[in-house]
Amino acid sequence: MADDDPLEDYEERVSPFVERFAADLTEAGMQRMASRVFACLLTSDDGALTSAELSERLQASPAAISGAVRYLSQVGMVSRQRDPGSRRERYQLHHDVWYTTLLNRDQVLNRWLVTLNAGAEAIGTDTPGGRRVRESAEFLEFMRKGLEDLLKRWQSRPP
Amino acid sequence: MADDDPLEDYEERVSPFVERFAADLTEAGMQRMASRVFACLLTSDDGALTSAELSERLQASPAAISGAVRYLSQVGMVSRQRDPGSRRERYQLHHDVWYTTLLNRDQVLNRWLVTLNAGAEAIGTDTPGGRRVRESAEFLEFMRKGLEDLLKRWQSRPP
DNA sequence: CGCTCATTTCACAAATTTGTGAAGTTAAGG
DNA sequence: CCTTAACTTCACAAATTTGTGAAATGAGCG
Repeated sequence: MADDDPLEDYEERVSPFVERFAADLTEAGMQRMASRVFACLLTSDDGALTSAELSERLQASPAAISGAVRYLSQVGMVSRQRDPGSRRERYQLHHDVWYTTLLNRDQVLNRWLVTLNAGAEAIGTDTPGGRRVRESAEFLEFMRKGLEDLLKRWQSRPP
Repeated sequence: MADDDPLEDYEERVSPFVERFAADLTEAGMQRMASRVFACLLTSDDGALTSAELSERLQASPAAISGAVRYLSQVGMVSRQRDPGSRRERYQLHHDVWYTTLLNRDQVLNRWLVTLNAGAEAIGTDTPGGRRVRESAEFLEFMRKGLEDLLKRWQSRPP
């Protein structure tokens, strides 16, 4: 039998998932509150909630929500919208959050590649260490390109 | 003109790369000292150094090195070897560090998938939130599989 | 033009992470 | 066995991160 009270329903069925998935994300390096906010948005009807709603569901202060959203906004996972004629803000998951997030991953890889290639140069590829650094760059470039292709393939996948 | 003193050479040419790449890794979520140790090993002749060598190059205490190596060993990036007849231990980068590290990444993705699929079930795919969670899992499964294929392709690449 | 409410910023306390020196452990070498 | 070198563990101090309440900001509404 389904539960009719939305908040109670959240606590019983949704919250366990939110907290567990947030833990997964945190373990992988994301800030704790940002992980919780992201996971919570993921489970919402429109992929969007107000600060007050997040605050209630996550039992966290508005300040904490604000900080988390600022971070998620900076890394392009969430956009802030204003219901016209309201002073409430809605924090909306980017439509293709996962897709765009992995695109960002690609950029991170690119920074690594710059560092590695410059490093190989500085150390000198006439040394074993320099060569290992160069080979690392080659492997990561292979993966970066592959990731890029994968993302393209996802975009043009049959519906 | 090349520098003949190994340590001086390290400080001038190698250390800047080690510190910068370690910073890249740390930013991506790896422990700071573990990042430094990993980057340092990457630049070494054999991909292996003793605790004393790491300690000197990184200007860190043996205790810090020990902790970092324990972590790197746990996540399978470094193996500890014993030169027979010596009481020194060598911390050796796994031959295909990058490859195996990305394989681990695959495992992380798998954990996420378990969480997401269980979550979709619990929330109910008759709700928008549940569906969004399910779709997240589908996307990540696509990427996981693609990553797996990519790694296979790397292994069987022409030399 | 204020008034008011939603959000942000700030200062701070709590919790966590990080690295160190010192003591402890283990194993090679006499 | 006993010494000693090499690493690990432990207890703690420093630094960083995290989240809170309270004050400040600013956008809509009258």
